Amino acid sequence: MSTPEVTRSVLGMVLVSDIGGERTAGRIVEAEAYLKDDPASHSSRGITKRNAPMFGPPGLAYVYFTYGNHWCLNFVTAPKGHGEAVLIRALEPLEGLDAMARRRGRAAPRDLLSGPGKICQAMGIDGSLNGHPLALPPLTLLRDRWEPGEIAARPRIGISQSVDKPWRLYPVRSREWVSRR
DNA sequence: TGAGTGATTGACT
DNA sequence: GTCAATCACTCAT
Repeated sequence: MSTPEVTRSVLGMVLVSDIGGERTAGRIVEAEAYLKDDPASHSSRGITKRNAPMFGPPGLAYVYFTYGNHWCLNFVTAPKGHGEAVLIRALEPLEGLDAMARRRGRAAPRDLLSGPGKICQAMGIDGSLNGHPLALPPLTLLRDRWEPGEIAARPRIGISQSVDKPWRLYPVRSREWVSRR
């Protein structure tokens, strides 16, 4: 499965975090693909200490620190050595709303998980989970019967290279939970 | 060794 | 709409 296909397939999956004794969960409703030979991808200029998990194997979390303030969560998608991943941009909150609101310092459900930095803050995700296998606690991925329906493909957000590629995907029915509405 | 940029967010005008 | 927060990395001295 190609990375854009994986991006589509993670929409609707449930991300569960059990960090600091607090269980939080949300449904993935927005994701972006980052490929090898993609100038917008951290992997395009080779392996570094920060991006090493991005080069596989698939199923790992790639968690990086950006703008001096924020953590961002990715899922590694491609075989070892390729350097491809899916950036998780927004979730619909399902469980642990109170814990997420406390970590975020604001209560509005639509402001808990509607952005990559917000997800990590609300769910307690930081660099200690870089390279973590998503099959294991405290950060796991579940599939349930939810159907995404029609999926919108748009240019990715916050980049200056390859801005024409429509690799930001979200279910049309989940638009209220998506970042930068 | 140092300036510039960045897969962001929130406060402010 | 503007801008600061302030870290990892790239690229140019």
